[in-house]
Amino acid sequence: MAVPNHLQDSMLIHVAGEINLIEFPPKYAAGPKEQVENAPSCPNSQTRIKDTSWSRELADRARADSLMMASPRLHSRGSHTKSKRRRIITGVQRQAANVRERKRMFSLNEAFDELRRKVPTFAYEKRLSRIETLRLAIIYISFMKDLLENT
DNA sequence: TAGGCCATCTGGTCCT
DNA sequence: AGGACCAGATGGCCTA
Repeated sequence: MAVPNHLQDSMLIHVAGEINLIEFPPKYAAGPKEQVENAPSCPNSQTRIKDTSWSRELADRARADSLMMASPRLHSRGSHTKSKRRRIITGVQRQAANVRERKRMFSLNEAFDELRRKVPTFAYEKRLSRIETLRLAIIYISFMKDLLENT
């Protein structure tokens, strides 16, 4: 559904005002170009990996082992459920699960990126966080709904 | 330096 | 049985 430009502008101000994103910190006065360049370019996890996950895994597993007994969640969750079956998982299976989880999170982030593109923002606004994106989308949808009903 | 955001790992649970 | 999903924990990066 195409929205006329003049409507987009007023809508943007309306929506931004509602979500309180229209407060411009002084740093944003620098100009769109600089802000775009300074903005995190890609939320994609793969670009942020510094150390290999496999090297971290060993350290993390050791840490997890030591923390296992201290974690309240690991005790509370599942302790009252019917299933007591504990899955024995090999190192290879754990790695495969990690890879699947990374892929899952990657596709989740792709969806967030797509949603970011659909939601109106000022060009020089810093990149929306995931929670901001969701909240803005909610407001945007209800705004469009109102618009539709009142025209 | 604290707080926000995010990526990643991990184990539990749900679902096929 | 195994993949998907979820949520807690952790650590890194960035900004005010």
